[in-house]
Amino acid sequence: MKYDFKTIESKWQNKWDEAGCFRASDDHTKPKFYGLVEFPYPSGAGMHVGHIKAYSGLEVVSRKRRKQGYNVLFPIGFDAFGLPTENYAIKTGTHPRKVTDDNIRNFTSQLKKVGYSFDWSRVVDTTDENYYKWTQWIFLKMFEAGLVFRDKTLVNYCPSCKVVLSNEDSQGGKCDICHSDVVQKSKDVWYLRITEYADKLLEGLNEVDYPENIKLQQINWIGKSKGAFVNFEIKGTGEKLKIYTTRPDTLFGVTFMVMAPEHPMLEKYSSLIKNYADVEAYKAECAKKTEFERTQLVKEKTGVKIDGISAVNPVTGKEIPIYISDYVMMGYGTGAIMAVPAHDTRDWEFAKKFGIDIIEVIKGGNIDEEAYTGDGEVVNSGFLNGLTNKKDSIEKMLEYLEEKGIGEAGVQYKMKDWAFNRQRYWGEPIPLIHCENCGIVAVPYDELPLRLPKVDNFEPGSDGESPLAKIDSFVRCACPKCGREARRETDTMPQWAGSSWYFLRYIDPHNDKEFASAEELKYWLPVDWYNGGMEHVTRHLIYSRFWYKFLYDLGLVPYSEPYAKRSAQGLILGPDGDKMSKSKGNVVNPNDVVDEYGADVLRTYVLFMGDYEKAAPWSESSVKGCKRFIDRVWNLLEIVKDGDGISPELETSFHKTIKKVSDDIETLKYNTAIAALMTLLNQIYDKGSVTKGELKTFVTLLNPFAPHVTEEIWERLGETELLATAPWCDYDEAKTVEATIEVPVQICGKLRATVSVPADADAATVIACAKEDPKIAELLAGKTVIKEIYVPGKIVNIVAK
RNA sequence: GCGCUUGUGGCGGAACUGGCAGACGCGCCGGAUUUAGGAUCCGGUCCGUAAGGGUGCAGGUUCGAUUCCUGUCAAGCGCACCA
Repeated sequence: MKYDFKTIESKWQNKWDEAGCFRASDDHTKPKFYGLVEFPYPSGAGMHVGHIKAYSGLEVVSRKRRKQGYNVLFPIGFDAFGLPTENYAIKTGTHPRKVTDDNIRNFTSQLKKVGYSFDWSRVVDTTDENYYKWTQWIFLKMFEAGLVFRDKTLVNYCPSCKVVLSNEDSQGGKCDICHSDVVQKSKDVWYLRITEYADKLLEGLNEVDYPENIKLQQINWIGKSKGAFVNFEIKGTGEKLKIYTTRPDTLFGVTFMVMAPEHPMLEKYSSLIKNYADVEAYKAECAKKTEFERTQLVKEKTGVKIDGISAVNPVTGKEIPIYISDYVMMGYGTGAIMAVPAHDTRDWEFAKKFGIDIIEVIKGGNIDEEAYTGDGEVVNSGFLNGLTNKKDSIEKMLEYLEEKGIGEAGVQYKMKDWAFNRQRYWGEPIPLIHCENCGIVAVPYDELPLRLPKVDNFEPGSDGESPLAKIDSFVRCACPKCGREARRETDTMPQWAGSSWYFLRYIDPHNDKEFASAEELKYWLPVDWYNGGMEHVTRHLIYSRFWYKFLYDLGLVPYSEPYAKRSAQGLILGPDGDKMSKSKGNVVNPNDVVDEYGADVLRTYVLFMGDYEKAAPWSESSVKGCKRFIDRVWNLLEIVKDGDGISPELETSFHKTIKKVSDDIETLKYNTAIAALMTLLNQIYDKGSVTKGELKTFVTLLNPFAPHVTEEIWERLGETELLATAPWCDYDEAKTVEATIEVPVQICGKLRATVSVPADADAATVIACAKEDPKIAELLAGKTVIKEIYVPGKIVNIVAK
């Protein structure tokens, strides 16, 4: 009887739905498990096989946990604000609300067809006003706490999407949404002061179970460095130019200084600068360059020497020139540096080009050839001379600087504050009001949600203004403080806002008094296991930790870190080994796979295809292999016999497999768990029959991977309760080892024979047994045995000459 | 340039704290069944006729190395003039 997956899969999906067996329970006496997957952006293209891999991993864990008696929260939702929807809406003239609703409906039906055990009663949609009400609420809390500020600065701006982008969204000088070149633009921008949490975000990493590479990526992204701030006197003005350096030990080697072209001191002393026209021209040139061009010009240093003002090296007292150059960024440190050409590659290149002195202060390299950045003995440095340890000389210099009042120790971060606004329609309105009288005023909490007005025209303005600015009824309002006429902020929040706290809403999704109740939060938090993509490590994962830590500081959430454990799945590549993309035409649609082979096959395949954390190409014929496996499991019904127990010849195999599958699911080794089940299946077929007891154990183990076929077999074996909620299998450690084992025998490290011995035999017995083997005896004849090694249960090695 | 990761059959990948390299699956070869194809089932499949040789390459430690150490090459990902 052929396995009719279409009928059977939808049958069980309906039964699970009716039974409500995947709803998290309110029973707080049970141990809990909160498994979280990154909720999808409901795009028009529908689901991607990458989603399937991402969700199938924790799906297996969640199904296993339920069987182990945990109260499981395994939720799903939709991160639905964002540009792709809005762009599609503009193109087709459909309202983004409708586009979003259609896409969510489509995603929901696709997810249900795969048979995931999500708790569908807790779905969260970030564009739902009952959700974004709380996004705005948390934002206002941040505003109250002084974490929201407005600044006119150079920002990353995408001329094509007409939006300001955060640093995280413009990596590599490309817009993350449309991939066109990002330009620098001067604009009023709302920022969230994430840098205030830099240290907390760093320290928190010690408390969590994340893979090392994810921790490292976050550490590098935050980019904390220790160094010193040093004040250089500007000759004849009494003004100090403050710089940041990580190498105060090289201060005696400073032969010039460099300011960023945007440095404010230039304007301040414009009257003293004789070549101010040149300076202005250089500034204009830099402003025109895109981020991309700036990185392309790494090889060739450019700059202008400032004629008219100079600085004094505070330790040597020598007068040194000041330059401006775009290799110094206004956004890092103080926007000015002390240049030590002998020991910094960039300074060296600059000095060579402009003919500036290069003074060696650390021995060990050839500074005529290149900058020496290694360690060595300090020379030409007064009181530091002779020191050989970098740490010592830095310490000594810092003491000196502090004593003389020239400088002090300090830290810097690469991470920048989070540019938090978009000039677009499809996002959460920022609940702030501009009042001429009172300044920036928060929308009162009881007026939340501040709803997106319903409009017909949501195209962005050509001048980079939000579409909301055109809607008079939205913009004009009364100031909540003084009552006079005021204007609403018309920018919306960036896409990352809603996803920064969604995992908290799942805990208590229908609460209309709070974002979630303290009691529920205390029970369910932290998220026990969070799986998602590597691409979110420096964005969503940092942003959401930041929001969470802020709420923790307000006492609104119970533990200092949101995610106890994080894992990341590897990409699924196209069959050609390239990254899947529409333009390459190598995209596999999960829907087609479900239609052709069934959901169980799709789920099994994405977990079997390779190491879960590594990228692997899609292979249609391997999918067929999984199809064969599922069919062979189904066909066990044809050789099933009465009997509750496990037959003696398969007892060890079953116990081994239960142990292996149980362990492998916990360590993301889904591929070897499935392989172990395939091996056991082959052994059952070798035996020729299967008892009901054996088959029940087998389908229990396979159930988290292939829930439909196993549920159907379970029912046909006469079970009346759902397999989904039936208990997991136990194993007996003692029964996982064979009574007799095959021990390989080596002579001088080369395998020569294997012998059968009782598993508990001692070394002497096993070695004696090995020597009795005819082949071993023959090879040892006439030789002297030097050493005999027996590793219990593993190997015998005889060293002979 | 810096950081991280990975190099194992024709392919995806296994191999516990150093202990039989290639589990499991795909593909391929042979056979059975079939009018034929497909599907299914059975057997074989690292290379070499063999001795032997094999985990990117060259060394080292060890009775024994895919695993540890040193050097080197290659690929992927991330960051990138971060002072």
